[in-house]
Amino acid sequence: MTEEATDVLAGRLGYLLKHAQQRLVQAAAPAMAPFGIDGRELAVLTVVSAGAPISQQEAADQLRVDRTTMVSIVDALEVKGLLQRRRSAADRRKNIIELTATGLHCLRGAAVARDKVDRKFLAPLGDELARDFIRALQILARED
Amino acid sequence: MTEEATDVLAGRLGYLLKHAQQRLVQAAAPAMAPFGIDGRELAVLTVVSAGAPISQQEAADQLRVDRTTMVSIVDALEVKGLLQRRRSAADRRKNIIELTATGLHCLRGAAVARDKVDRKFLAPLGDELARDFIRALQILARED
DNA sequence: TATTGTTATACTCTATAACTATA
DNA sequence: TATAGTTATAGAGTATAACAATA
Repeated sequence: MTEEATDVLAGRLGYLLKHAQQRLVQAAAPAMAPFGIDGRELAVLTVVSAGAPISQQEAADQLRVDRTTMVSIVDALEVKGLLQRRRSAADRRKNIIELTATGLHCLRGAAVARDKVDRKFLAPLGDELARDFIRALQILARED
Repeated sequence: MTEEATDVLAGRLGYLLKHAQQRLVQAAAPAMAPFGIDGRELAVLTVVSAGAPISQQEAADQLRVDRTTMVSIVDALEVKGLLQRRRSAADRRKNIIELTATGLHCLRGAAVARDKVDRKFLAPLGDELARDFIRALQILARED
């Protein structure tokens, strides 16, 4: 690539954000592979384990994915034995989703692997710029 | 969303990066619409206008998209009359892609609109953090 | 009537394989 | 043999619409 063109692109926020995200996805995939899950599935395991029991819909809202997408993800996690559906006694329309023992074990391992990927990804920034970057992302990813 | 869950997610780099990118795409779409192009097409017009004449392949390399994807984008831009294909005299396998007068006009308008979107998107960060954010992205988006 | 989960469907983006013409 | 462009095709990822069960 010419330097001229690189400069043009370097100034484009959309290009930078898209490709930074793609690079992280590519770095994360091989780290997740040994655990048999991908980043999206790890995110679901994470929110399921975070606090009080939640339904598929609540998990979907938290991760900002469509509820039909959540059906697919939960299907996959249930097939792998990492997660269970259970009808809510309080509201029988809802599926409460819960980690299995295997799922908890998987989550713990995968979370460690993922943290390592994140740190390695951010390493070129140095500590201070990495902190600024995360802080900026937290502001920018927030719904208005 | 519970604060508990928000905290869990706030620490996840992948979640933040993905959703920040999605928010920018959503903000950019309506700004590009009056010009009849999307962000990906603007990127192609930008690299085509940047310096020396380039081929489809070179444009694809610079934008890190597949050459088959570039065919579709160039098709669309040519149909809209914003861009022209021309066989390279030096290497008749190559299509040199060039802006039309309409394409140049479109690029200028869309680039201004896009810059406005970018600035508005980054505004919540303040000047200093926004500069740090761009600097971090330039490091992270770089191929190793 | 509204909500939750589900299915079927479609659309976008992207990538792979195979073809052609050129080198 | 290798490269540039093209086409056909397929795979993610996501979203919309319609339905059943439940509130």
